[in-house]
Amino acid sequence: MGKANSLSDLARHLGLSPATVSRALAQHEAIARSTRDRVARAARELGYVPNRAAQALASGRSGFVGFLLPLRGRGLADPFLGEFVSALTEGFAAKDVELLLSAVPRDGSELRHLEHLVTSGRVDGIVLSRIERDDPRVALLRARGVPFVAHGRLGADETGYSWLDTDGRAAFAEAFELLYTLGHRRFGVLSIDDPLTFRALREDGLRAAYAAKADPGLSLRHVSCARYDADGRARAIADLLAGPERPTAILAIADGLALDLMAAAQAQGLSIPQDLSVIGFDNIPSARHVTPGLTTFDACIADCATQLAAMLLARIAAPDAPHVSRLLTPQLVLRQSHGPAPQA
Amino acid sequence: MGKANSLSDLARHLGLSPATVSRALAQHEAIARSTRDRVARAARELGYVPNRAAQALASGRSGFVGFLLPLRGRGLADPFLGEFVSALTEGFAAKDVELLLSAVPRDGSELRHLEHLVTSGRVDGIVLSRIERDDPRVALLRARGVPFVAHGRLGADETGYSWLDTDGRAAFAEAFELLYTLGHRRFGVLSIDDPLTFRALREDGLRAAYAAKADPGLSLRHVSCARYDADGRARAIADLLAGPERPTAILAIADGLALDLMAAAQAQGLSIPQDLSVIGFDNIPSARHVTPGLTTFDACIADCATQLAAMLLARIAAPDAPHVSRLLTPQLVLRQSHGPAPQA
DNA sequence: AAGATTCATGCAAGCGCTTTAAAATCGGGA
DNA sequence: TCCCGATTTTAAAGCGCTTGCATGAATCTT
Repeated sequence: MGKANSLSDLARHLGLSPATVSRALAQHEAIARSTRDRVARAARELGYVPNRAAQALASGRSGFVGFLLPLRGRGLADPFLGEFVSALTEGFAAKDVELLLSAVPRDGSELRHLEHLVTSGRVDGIVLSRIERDDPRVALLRARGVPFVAHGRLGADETGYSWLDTDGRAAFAEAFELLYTLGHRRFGVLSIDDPLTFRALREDGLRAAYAAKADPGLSLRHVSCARYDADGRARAIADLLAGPERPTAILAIADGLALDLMAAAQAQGLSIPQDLSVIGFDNIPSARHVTPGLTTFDACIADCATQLAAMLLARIAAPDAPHVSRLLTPQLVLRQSHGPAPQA
Repeated sequence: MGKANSLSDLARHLGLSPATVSRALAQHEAIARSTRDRVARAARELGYVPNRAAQALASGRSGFVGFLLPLRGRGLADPFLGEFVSALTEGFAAKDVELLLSAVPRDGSELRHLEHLVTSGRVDGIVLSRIERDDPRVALLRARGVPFVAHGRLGADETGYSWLDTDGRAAFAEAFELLYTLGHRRFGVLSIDDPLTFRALREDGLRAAYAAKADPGLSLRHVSCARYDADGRARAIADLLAGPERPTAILAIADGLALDLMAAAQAQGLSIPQDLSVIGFDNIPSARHVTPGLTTFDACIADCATQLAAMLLARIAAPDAPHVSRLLTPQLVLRQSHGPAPQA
């Protein structure tokens, strides 16, 4: 059993032309089924594996899909990155497409890097995450006609591109309702300064539910901090917990903040949930391990990634098909960090 | 300002031949510096970006490096995967190399997949992680002459390939010493069944330190469980904690196990560290968040990944250079899960 | 001033595949 | 028997780049 290192080796071995072999391997209808089988068997026996670069050059499709790594705020890595890229990769694997991870160079612009990535032909499509308000990356890819899917949405504009998001608005409204029902009236939000849309949507959900009560006894204290600034975060948390009029129920925009908040509250002698209820968002592993367990929404990252992969594959296959968008409802995971409002 | 979509466009624009332009862009010494600059400027102005597939086909180098995603034990994702691939990607980015994530198809063999990956020319090198005893992937890549680096080592064979590992042997010896000094005499190890070498090395370290004491008052209870079997794990932990002669100090092969162990111990009324000391390995984020905080070794995954990236780039650049190996000493992170042995 | 050396650039042949358009083959009705 | 349409296969032209070798210009020897 020899080795076939190229299509023409294989073709010669079979007494066929390279053209036929190429089509046979690609399961073209035009090639007789019997020939297709014969070619497939020979390829297997001779250990023939097509050269991806040659395929890409000739066909114009690279067989890769790109994902831009979020620029790391040095140290604070996204706790879900592993799960996300894992699920993405698996989602693409079925169609023999691979995920290309690309990091924006230290000093470079993310937008330029993205443009470079697509014009170099390295990828057939892009997965975009951490979408900001009016994200320029979306605009770029749209203008260039590059297939892409967004994990999150633009805020203002929800059509003309394919996106998938978890419904943070509904989630925060739900959390508010739960706490309101438990008797809480003094609320707090712990948020971040980023222009990321998920932040605004979650805050919106809370505010809308809050406003809908039209309850004069309600109050809402809102603080936010820069995402990667430990000091700023500590200050924000201190502000949130300061004074006798401090909130009895706090929603944190993300679990990381919620955990820091819990630690700070406990350090200043508050018990959770007796004195303070806390609800987060994401359900990171630590949420289960802290004491008390953090009540939070499950972001089901792996599901999102799997669906995003399928959506992108569909777009690549049919770039002119209408755009799809999906809104997933995150499930509230009830643990021990929330409870009835303390008696005044 | 027109657009140059191919090398020959650019060459025509400059009044040079494609060959010269190609060499100029690659900073060949043979091309006059002035020409190189002129070409570089024109490329920038015309927005020229080389086609990666064409480069790969012509040069035989793809500009990609592969990483096989660990087969997911459905649900239990590697908590460090995100950090690891992030740091790898960044490490490669400097040399304009990108990381290709590849998942073994559900029903396929990992080895065949790896072979396919390298013979398809998609990657110039491979990063291997979770090395097993006599890992066949190492043998395959060695035989094929594909540049690769291993995160971990084979156990028996530590030469003839490039690896980087954290010294689990030394770490577990150190942990033993610490606990011995604190008065502990009844020890336990909570381990896994995998043939992964890091497991054996850590156990070795403990056993060697244990044996070196030659202390007849010492005892060691060893239990292990399948990696992804929740029931088996619970049973193993129950065994470890059973009876009045149960260990007063337990080393867990990984933090995930340590956390489960702590929860189980606390559930059965033991206090940590008063009744039981626990030390883990990895320093996952949750280790900081549990109560009491878990004393553990920091695996400094990001550092490992950065160094692995550099090592692999070096191997690709000089495939015949001698192999390098690095043994990093993990730092013990002292938290509250260990303490003096309880008075008998 | 002619040959020997550098230095800078160009020619042309591929890399291994896909794909358009055209050719060969075949069965069967007239 | 011959021709037609349907079916199956092939020839050949790239895809956009790299690179070994050759060439021409410029500099240096003696």
